[in-house]
Amino acid sequence: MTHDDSELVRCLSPEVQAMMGVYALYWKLEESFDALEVELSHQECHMMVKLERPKRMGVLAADMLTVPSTITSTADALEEAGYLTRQRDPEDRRAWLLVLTDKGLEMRQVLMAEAGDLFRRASGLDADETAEFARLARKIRENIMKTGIPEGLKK
Amino acid sequence: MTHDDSELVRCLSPEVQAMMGVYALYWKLEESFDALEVELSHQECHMMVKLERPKRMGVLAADMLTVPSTITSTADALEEAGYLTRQRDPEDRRAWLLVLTDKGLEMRQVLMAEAGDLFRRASGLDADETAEFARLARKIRENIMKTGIPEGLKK
DNA sequence: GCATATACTTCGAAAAATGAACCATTCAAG
DNA sequence: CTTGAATGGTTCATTTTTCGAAGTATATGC
Repeated sequence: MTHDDSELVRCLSPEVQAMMGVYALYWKLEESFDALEVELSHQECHMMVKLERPKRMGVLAADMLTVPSTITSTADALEEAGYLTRQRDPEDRRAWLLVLTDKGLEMRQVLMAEAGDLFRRASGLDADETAEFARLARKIRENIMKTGIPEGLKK
Repeated sequence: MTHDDSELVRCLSPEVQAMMGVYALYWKLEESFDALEVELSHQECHMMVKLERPKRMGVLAADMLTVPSTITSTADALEEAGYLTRQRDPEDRRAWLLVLTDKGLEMRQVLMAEAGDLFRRASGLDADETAEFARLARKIRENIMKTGIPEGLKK
């Protein structure tokens, strides 16, 4: 990383600067998950993270930008490993809800904790800055969750 | 996303809150790239983004958390499509530098612009908040770039 | 020089993602 | 009700992507 580069970045729009930071952080997180010697595949990690609460497989497919058959096999693996169970959705007996087991919740905790640690290690922000970044990040996330998944946008 | 959820998030450490926002934004970006009808594969998009300047393939492998042979084939595809060229690194004639062509720079611009637009659409932040988020994101990215790349792979 | 290490490539094997056909359940219309 | 179309998930064969071991060329240390 040269001086040039950070000068260059400064010329971009704030929105692009923001996304570049997000991009860098996310890749660090991936690296961190990889290093974490855990028997979860990439996709399985993502599913664990996305399962902040029980979700239908179809919803998860939209969340994870993939197709139902991929969700089936990822869920199979996580169920096999004891991280989640399938429960019929009482509202629609065709659908399954994927529900984390205790073991699954625990693993999710590990992943979240790792994400937090990573932020501390990688960001270089002090406590005040971290709090401010967190506030904005929370706001952004709420906005994304609210505006949600554009149905039918699936490829 | 219900009220419950945002309450729950508020209980987590600022660092975890921060990473959750980053995670949400990044996945929106991926979705956005997928929707962008462009003949680039996932991996090819990432390589374009990471090529903010010419880089050795080995460095790129570290950046992209993959092995050299994968970089070779992704680079082959992008070279084939006219987005980049290989140039011998004058400092070490074993190594190649991947250099974006004009067409490549243009495509990278498109991707960056899309990232910026996405931030505008998805974040729900006003101009001041965006500026503040951008400032912190820039700081974080600089820190990651500085401390980031392990080993002597920097170049 | 010679041995060893590094940077990338090749290519066959393994893993992951996809899509079409399929089963079960729901929904809507008659 | 009954029937036909739609939806949620699964299966499995195919395609795509990734990996890793062996190979080529250049560099480095002794």
